[in-house]
Amino acid sequence: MITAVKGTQDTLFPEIGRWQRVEAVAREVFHRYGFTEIRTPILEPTELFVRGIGDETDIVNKEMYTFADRKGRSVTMRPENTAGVARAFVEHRLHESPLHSRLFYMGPQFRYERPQKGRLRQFHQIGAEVLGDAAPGTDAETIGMLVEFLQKAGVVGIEVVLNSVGCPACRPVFVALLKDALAPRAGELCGDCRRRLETNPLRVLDCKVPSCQPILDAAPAIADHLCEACAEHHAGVKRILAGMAVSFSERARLVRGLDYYTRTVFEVTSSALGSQDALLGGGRYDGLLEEIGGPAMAGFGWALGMERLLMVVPPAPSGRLPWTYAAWAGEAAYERTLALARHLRREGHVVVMEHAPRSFKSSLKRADRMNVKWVLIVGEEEVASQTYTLKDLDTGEQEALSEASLGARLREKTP
RNA sequence: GUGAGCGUAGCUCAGUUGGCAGAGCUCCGGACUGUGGCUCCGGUUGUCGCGGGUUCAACCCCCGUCGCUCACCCCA
Repeated sequence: MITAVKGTQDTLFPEIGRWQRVEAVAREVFHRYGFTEIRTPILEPTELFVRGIGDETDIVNKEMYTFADRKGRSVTMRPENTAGVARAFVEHRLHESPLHSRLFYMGPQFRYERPQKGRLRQFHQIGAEVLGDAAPGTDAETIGMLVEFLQKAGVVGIEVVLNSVGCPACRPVFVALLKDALAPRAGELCGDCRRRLETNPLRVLDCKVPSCQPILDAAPAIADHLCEACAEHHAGVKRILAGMAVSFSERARLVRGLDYYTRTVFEVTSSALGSQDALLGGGRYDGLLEEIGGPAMAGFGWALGMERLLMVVPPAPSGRLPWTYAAWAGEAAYERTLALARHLRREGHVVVMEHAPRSFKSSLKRADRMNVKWVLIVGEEEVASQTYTLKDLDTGEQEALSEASLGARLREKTP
C-alpha cells in the first residue's frame, strides 16, 4: 500500500471545516486591519533561508527539506514564510507601495524533523508581517490583531509572553555580561548549556532542564541591559499594549531560535498542547530585509501553527448536515429526480443523489450513514401524483410536497 | 540525529506454557418484496508490518528492517 510521506497528513471533511472556519476568521480580522494576502512559492533558493534565518540555527542546520533541481541548483521547501515574504517584498519593490506594507499568508511549511504530537514535517502556518514601520505601535497593534483573531477563533486559556532581545548594538554587550555571570557556575549547568554557552549564549536562557533553572533565574535579564533606543522601544510596546487592554506577561528568559529577531520577541503558549506548547511565535526583524539584499527597512511579524491552534479550538458542532439525499426507484423516477435535484440546487440547497439503482431501504440507510438531515423520496407513487415525499431523519416525519414548494419548505426547516 | 512503547480483519482490540487466528463494532443480506436508527438471524473480511533464524511446530522466542506513536533536541 502506498501511504502518505512520513510526517504528512490528509485532511478530510468534516475536519476540513474547522480549518476553513479558522481561515475565514483570520481573513476577516486581518482584512479589517488593512492586511492583504500574499502567496509565496513553497520552493525557494536555499540561500534565502541560510542568509535570512541564519546558518547557525537548527532550522537551517538540520531541519530543511533541501535538494538539487535538475540543473543542480539548491532549492528548499520553505521551513517558514517570513523569509519568502521578505524576498517577495524586496523583489517587487513593495517598499514603494504603502498598500503592501501589511501582509498575511496561510499555507504549508516543511521541516525535516521526527514527527510527534503537534509537530509534523508538513505543517501549516498563518502569519502576518508589517514591513517598513519601526515604531513600537506596530508591534503592539499587530499583537492586538492577533489576540482579536484568537479570541474570535474561540481559543481559550492562552498567554502572551513578551521580551526584548536587543539589537546589534546592545546584544553583544549583554551576551558578554551573561557569559561572565554564568562562567563561575558553568560546571553546574547541563551539558547542552555548557555547549551553548560557547556557541549561542542567549539560548542558554531558554534551557528547560530543571537543575539549570535556579542558576538561569539568577542570571542577568536582557531587558535590564538594553541600549537606550531598545529600552525606549520595549517600554513603548508595553505601554501601547496596555492601552489596548491586551494582557501579556514579560518573560526575561524568552529568546527565539531564528537569528533575524531584534528587539521585541513574543510567544503565545497553551498548556493544553502538551510537550510542544508554542502555539505561535514572532517578533521584530529590523535587519532581515537588508540581509537578503533589500533596503534597510524594519519588519515585524508572527506565525502560528495551524495544527496546534486546532488542538485548542473547540470541536465542530455535531448533528446532521443540512443536506438532502434524493432517493429514487425506477427509470421514470430517476429522470424526475435528476430534474428535482437540479431545481433544488438552483435554489441554493445541497442535494446529493446516487445513480446506480438501489432499494429504498438501502438508500435510506446510506442517507442515514451520510449523516444528512433529509431524504427526498421519489418512487412510482410520487411520479404519478407529482408530489414528493420529504423525510426528516431526525424526527422520522414525512410530508408530501409539490416540486414548487419543496425548496421553500427546506429553507423553513433549515436550522 | 537520540531514546522508549506499539504494529493481529475496514476500526478498536483479545490471543493462555510455542500447538486449528478470535471478539465487538463496521459492512452486505434477510426478518420488513417503498423507508434509516432499535432488535433478532445469517454472511463477507487476514501477507498476524516485512525479511531471516531457532523449533516437529512461531502471532508468541531471537536477530534485522520498515512503519506508527510519544519523548529528547528544537520549534509552529
